[in-house]
Amino acid sequence: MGTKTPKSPPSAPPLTKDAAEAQPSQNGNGRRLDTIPTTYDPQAVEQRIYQWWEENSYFKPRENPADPNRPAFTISMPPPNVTGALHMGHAITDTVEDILIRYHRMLGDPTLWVPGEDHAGIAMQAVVEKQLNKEGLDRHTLGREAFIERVWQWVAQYKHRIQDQQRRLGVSCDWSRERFTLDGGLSRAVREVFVRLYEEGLMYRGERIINWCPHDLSAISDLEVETEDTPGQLAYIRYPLEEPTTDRQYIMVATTRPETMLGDTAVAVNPNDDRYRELIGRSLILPIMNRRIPIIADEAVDASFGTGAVKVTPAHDPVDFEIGVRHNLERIQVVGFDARMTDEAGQFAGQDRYEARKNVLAELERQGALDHQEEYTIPLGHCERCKTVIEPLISMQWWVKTAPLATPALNAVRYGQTQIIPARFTKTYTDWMENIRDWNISRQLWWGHRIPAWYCADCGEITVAREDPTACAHCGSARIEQDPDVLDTWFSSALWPFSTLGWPDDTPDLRRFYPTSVLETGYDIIFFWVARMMMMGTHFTGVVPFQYVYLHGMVRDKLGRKESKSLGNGTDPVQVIDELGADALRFTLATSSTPGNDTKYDPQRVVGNRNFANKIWNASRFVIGQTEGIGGIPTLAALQPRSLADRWIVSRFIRLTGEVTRLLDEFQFGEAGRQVYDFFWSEYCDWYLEIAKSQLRDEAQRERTAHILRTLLDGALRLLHPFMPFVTEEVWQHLYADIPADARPASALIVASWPIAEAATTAKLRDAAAEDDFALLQEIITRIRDARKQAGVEAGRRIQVILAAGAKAPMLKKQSTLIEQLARTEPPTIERKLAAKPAQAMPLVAGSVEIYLPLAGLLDIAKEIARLDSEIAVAQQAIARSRVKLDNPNFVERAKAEVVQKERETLSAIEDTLARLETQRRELGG
RNA sequence: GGGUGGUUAGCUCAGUCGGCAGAGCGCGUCGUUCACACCGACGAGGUCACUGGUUCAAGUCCAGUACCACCCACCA
Repeated sequence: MGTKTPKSPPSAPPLTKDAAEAQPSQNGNGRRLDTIPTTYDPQAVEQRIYQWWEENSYFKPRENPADPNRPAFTISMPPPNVTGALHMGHAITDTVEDILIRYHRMLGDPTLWVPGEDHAGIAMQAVVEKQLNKEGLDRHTLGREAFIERVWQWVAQYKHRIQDQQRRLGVSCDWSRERFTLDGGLSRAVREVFVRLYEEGLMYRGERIINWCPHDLSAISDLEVETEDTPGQLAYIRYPLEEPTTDRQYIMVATTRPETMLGDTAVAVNPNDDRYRELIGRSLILPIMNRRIPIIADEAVDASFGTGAVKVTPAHDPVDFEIGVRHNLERIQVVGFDARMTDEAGQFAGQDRYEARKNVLAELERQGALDHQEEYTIPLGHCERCKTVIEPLISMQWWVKTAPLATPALNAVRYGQTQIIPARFTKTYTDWMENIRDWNISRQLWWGHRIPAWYCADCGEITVAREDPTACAHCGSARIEQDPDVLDTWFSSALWPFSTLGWPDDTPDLRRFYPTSVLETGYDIIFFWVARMMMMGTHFTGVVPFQYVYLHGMVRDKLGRKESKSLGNGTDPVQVIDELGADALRFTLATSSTPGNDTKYDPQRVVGNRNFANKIWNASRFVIGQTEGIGGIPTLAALQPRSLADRWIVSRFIRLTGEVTRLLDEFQFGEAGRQVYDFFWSEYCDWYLEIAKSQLRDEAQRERTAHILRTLLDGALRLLHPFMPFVTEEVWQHLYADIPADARPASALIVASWPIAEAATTAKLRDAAAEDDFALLQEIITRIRDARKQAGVEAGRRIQVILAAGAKAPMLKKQSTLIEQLARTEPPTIERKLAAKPAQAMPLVAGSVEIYLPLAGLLDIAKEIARLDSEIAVAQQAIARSRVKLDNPNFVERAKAEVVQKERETLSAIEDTLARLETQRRELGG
């Protein structure tokens, strides 16, 4: 296998303590097994191994001397919030990314995984404010600077918590390149981007209706609003005409927010609505306020909905705001930023918005203007963070003009420069991009990147600059003041793939590792993050920021609910790791779902995978113990499989390696993991290891068998390493403990080579015949075991067995000791054809092989007849099905030749089986 | 209103070129043997949600229905 050593010599491999101290015995009978614990203890291994990896700089990218121009493999880690603790969402993210990283590292790619954290604007500020409240303080008494200082203290304190948790999971990222969205370098990138967007006219300041969170006291973007259908009332209100006629005294409008009617400045109807056409241009008297408001015509009104007339409140509704712009309507703000009514609300001033709603309705009722109310489901916007009902308000904010940025980002995906996996999310992405709306990036907070815009008190102009200005760029006045707001936390996240590599400077890292290879994250942040990185990346670097976007699903609880603090249904990954080990958790997360699909977290599965880690441990313990003294771990190509079992297992491993490699390249982690699991447990352990026991006892086979055991263990550890890094590394170090350091293919499994290159050059070891023959042998053994059980043969008793094996007789004769051993029989009698059928024998059929178990005394003839009859029936059905196909000329003509051929073979095999069953049946009489 | 995903064994889920349905857990029975009881052996258990279509052949492709999730959307 490939040879690679780290630049600096690694420290001593971290063997399990007892084992490291144990001396290999001189007689070559193996390491004293009693010195290695019989149960794998992740707690004793994981943290020590992780530290060892880190000390030896294995997580840093390493150039491949043989291939200096080899493309790098890079992932930018989605930066978790510093406020947060690790949850299952992080755990699946970290696991999938670490699998990719470890796989590519083993492939020999220069591999970089950039970690970091997000400053998490609102979330972080809220945490610290809450803390201040406990101390009887608030941020305003502290002041801006002191408050920010305070937040930095928290950051320093909590940053390491999440990192330590990630270490527990085994993430092999390059901590020396760790970044924080608010650190110096990244802030410079943010500033650069802001200024350039402003200079390019892609950034503007403007008054719009924004989503205001009255709890967090900030604007939030559309994406941060969660709409939820809420039961409520729709109030129908009559607005009297200023000059009523006999047939029309009023126009009726409907609203779900009656308190906003105090700010109405018009009523709008569709220009083509015959019912109202004549009223357009006339005036209404707004009830309560007694304000004269016009009836206007606007296309935005749907004549077929409700009364066809809409009250227009430009200050409190986005649609109304647009109508107001078109018709030059006054904007009267009646609800304030604290969700209380303003002075404009007259008698309701100072009331909470919901209190005012009640009171307005009562007043309308009193005045006879309230026609009626009906039950109505209202799509209500809530702040995604604090769940407060959003109040649409007018505010002056900074906006990014997104359409020009979206086009290249859209095309990049359309034309495949960036590929989204699974592909169905491409539509989600493109639909959003095609209908993108401008992005409100200012937040009325203190914690974050302060907006680099200064307003001049003299000329009123705005100065936007890379360096803090001392004077207005327009008039030179020194009376300038910086915008108090900060940027949306996603603004800096949008720059993550390149800002972390040193942009805007042209750094070696940026050249070597950008664009990145895979962006891996949950599908829930396609818009928040992925789309925005695509826009910023393509715009500022001229290339797509990543080649692939791989999206994983959400981890849900057993009932399929999203994890949430209020439900208390979250599982702490660190606790699971403490209990069952990181490998078990990782393997579970990697194999519990398919790409892009949600997964229900089932603790039972983690237990099962903990058991798998233990299985690896014990099988390895056995192999190492049994083969020590034989020494050496040959390459795959140097193996000399001889016995059927040898040829079978080697062939299977080579095929497995190809499959697993293909699956990982296709991002099919679950299937890849399951395949190695099945190979290791069901084939390597359950069959080959058992057979190897006897081969090892045979001096003639001992060395060859030991080599196969060791080489395939090595290979399986390599294939498993990306999934279960800890147990595999620990075992691998044990496996190589008796090999001098300079004779090892690598100093550690984490930097050992992926076995694919070797598997590719060992085609000669692919052995389909061995796989077929071994399958037959397995079937024979299983049939005998089953029959013993059915007949109630004691477990320890050896029974006789006679096989009529036809063409397979010579092959099976060579395997007779395996049958003896694994099916617990006397040395079997194996003939091509039997001269006479054994009397008083239980008859069985495995493929084309007849099996007879002379079990005089234990035989229940009636039961055997019933069993044979049922097997005959099954065979006949199968034959009938097969004949229907083969008798169908369409099938024979149209199906692929190989399928037809296979069907013919199947038919003849079943017919063969049937014939044997029928013979056996006749012999039993009845 | 538009879109996406799911529906396969008691439970949780695989099934990637259409070619006779798989795993883990759970369940039942048995455990001679010097890796592992966090184990081994054997077994039971399925109308692949429903309807129609394409095809020689459908869990798999197409259309529709039902139910369950989720995403997007300025109908007052």
